[in-house]
Amino acid sequence: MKPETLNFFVKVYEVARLIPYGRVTSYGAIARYLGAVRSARMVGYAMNGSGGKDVPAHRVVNRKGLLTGKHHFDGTNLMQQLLESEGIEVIDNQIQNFEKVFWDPSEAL
DNA sequence: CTCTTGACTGAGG
DNA sequence: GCCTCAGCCAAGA
Repeated sequence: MKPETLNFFVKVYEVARLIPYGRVTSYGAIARYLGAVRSARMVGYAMNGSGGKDVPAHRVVNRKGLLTGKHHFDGTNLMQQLLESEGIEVIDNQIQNFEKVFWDPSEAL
């Protein structure tokens, strides 16, 4: 694995930790913020190794606000419960009022 | 080395 | 708004 790749993974974790309570963002938004627009999938892949770390992976969803990565959590509805406990309404794997809870890393600068 | 598999996205119909 | 297709790129078989 190349050093740049490791650096990329680390950055993904750092950005994920910056997500405010009760807010969410998308894989693409993080990728764009890191200058890797074409590597949104790698962001998701990186989250795959976020277990055991202080990374709120449940706050990262795809661009539609869909909880596509819920299967990577322990239970089938753990991710949804975590989001709801933060005041985010989730119905059938779909975040409600997605535009309102969406947090763009680029805007946080 | 080649082929498959995705926690993705944007464009086109 | 939904569906399909095509880029994308790292990891594993």
